[in-house]
Amino acid sequence: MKAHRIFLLLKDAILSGRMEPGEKLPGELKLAERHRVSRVTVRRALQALREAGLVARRPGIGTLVLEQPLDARLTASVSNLLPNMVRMSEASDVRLLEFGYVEPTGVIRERLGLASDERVQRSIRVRSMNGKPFSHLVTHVPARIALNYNEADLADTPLFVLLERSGVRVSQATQTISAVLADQEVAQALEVAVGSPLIALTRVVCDQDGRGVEHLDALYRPDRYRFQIELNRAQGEDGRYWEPREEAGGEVSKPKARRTSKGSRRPV
Amino acid sequence: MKAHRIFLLLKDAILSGRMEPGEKLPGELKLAERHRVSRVTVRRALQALREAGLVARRPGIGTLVLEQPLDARLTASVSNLLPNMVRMSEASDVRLLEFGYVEPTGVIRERLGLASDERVQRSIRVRSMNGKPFSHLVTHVPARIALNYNEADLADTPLFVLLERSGVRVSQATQTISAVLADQEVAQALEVAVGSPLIALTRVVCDQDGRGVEHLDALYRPDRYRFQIELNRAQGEDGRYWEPREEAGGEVSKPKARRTSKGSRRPV
DNA sequence: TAGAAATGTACGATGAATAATACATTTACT
DNA sequence: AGTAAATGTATTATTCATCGTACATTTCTA
Repeated sequence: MKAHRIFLLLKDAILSGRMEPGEKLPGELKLAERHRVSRVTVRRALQALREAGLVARRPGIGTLVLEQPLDARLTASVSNLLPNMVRMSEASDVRLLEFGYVEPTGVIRERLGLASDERVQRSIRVRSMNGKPFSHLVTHVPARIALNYNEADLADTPLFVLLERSGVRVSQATQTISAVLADQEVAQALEVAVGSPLIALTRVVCDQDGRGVEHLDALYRPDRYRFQIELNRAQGEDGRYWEPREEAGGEVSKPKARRTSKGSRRPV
Repeated sequence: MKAHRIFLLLKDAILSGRMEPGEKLPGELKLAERHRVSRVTVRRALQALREAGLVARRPGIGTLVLEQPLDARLTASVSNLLPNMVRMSEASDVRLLEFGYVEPTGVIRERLGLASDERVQRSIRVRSMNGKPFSHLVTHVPARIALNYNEADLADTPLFVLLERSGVRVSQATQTISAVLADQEVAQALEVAVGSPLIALTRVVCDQDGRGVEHLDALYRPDRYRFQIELNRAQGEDGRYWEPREEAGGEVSKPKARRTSKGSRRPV
């Protein structure tokens, strides 16, 4: 399916903002040459783009990138995390896909620092905004801690808050951000095509004593969610450090009409 | 190419660590059913995985995920950015793909706050470690600033440092992290398959007066690079904030033998 | 008004990927 | 020893994507 492959690439280029609305795509012949396929194949991809509402095609003119209705886009700041999460949970709703107690895999056990016989609560949630899913969350919490709240709580309240209530003294967290492809399961939950790019975030939270209390594997739709980090130059040391800017973080907002995103590499 | 699609998904699942070494994949029939293809097609995908050295297949047993030689993996901390970058540039080398002065696109102009007639220097670089490329960098710098260094400097020195030398008083930066698919051009530069997932980072750096001095569009191979954020609970306010942990950031190191990555959703 | 550069439309040939089926082989477990 | 569950091997049919080609239509521009 070369056509589909090209469709995905162009779609990604448009949704990520590398191509601006109003911009003209290269002609069918140029695209065919560049991707080393026939014109028919390129046309298939472009027709799919048109059906997806991403471009308009006009004879004699070319193929134009359309202004996107622009899904309400959430932005997460990495500093002042918790207020952000609380606000987020107010503005969105959660669907619980899975809930149960299981034996942790080796990786989870290692990261949480669990004893070899300890069990964990595993839950899978999908978070949506206005009925549009944007994140897929897999959490593992040591059983002893998870006993302090129930299934219904998870649908209401951020896990962070639940842990607080359970008397856990959260003190330290490590987050890792990466990128992965959507497998069939996740693709369905997030309403994207299999093979779409997703932002992957892994978070391990520890309490005062350094024992793991939460392990999160989160996947985000990049067209509906992104991570933003605002940095100020710190004057300490030799001035070579940066620190997160406080007042700027924690926004949960729709950007205005104009897309502000990635921009500006050559049209594909 | 359904087979290739399945290959990519499984490869991503393995390299991202969602499947642990030693773990058994579902049988050919299960996979065929799950992806709604014939067994022959699943076998094609699995054979490709074997040829890529990702799995071992044994009759009567099944398909096992192999321990990966694990490319030297770099980790970037988002706090204390600059020391990190300096260390990075010492440990890696840069290839300059493109260099020139161009008229900026609307997005770039807007983000850097440029006058409508101002030109920018545009450069494309690929950064490698031990000959293995891991990042693709597109930078835009206002022409008036870029005149203070030359093409050769770019291959040696982090752009940050060059700006410093040019007398620019950097004071503020905004970073946005997302995920995109590799298009043909980038895929070639980073030596990945077209359609592979990449971490996308956009950074806009401003000087004291709030004028833009650097616009960066970076793409990273997630198997060789990732972003790590270490957070400590801050006690100020109502204790609802987090702050980056200082001493932990800026590592540029090979992890030990064991893969520490994303882990633990169900085998695909 | 002619020409260039786009997209739109159509058709047939080709071929590679896929599916369906059957059977052999290895391994683990009861 | 027998059975179940894997992978390995083989064959055939068929579908569907792709290619190459030709020509029509729209639009902008010189």
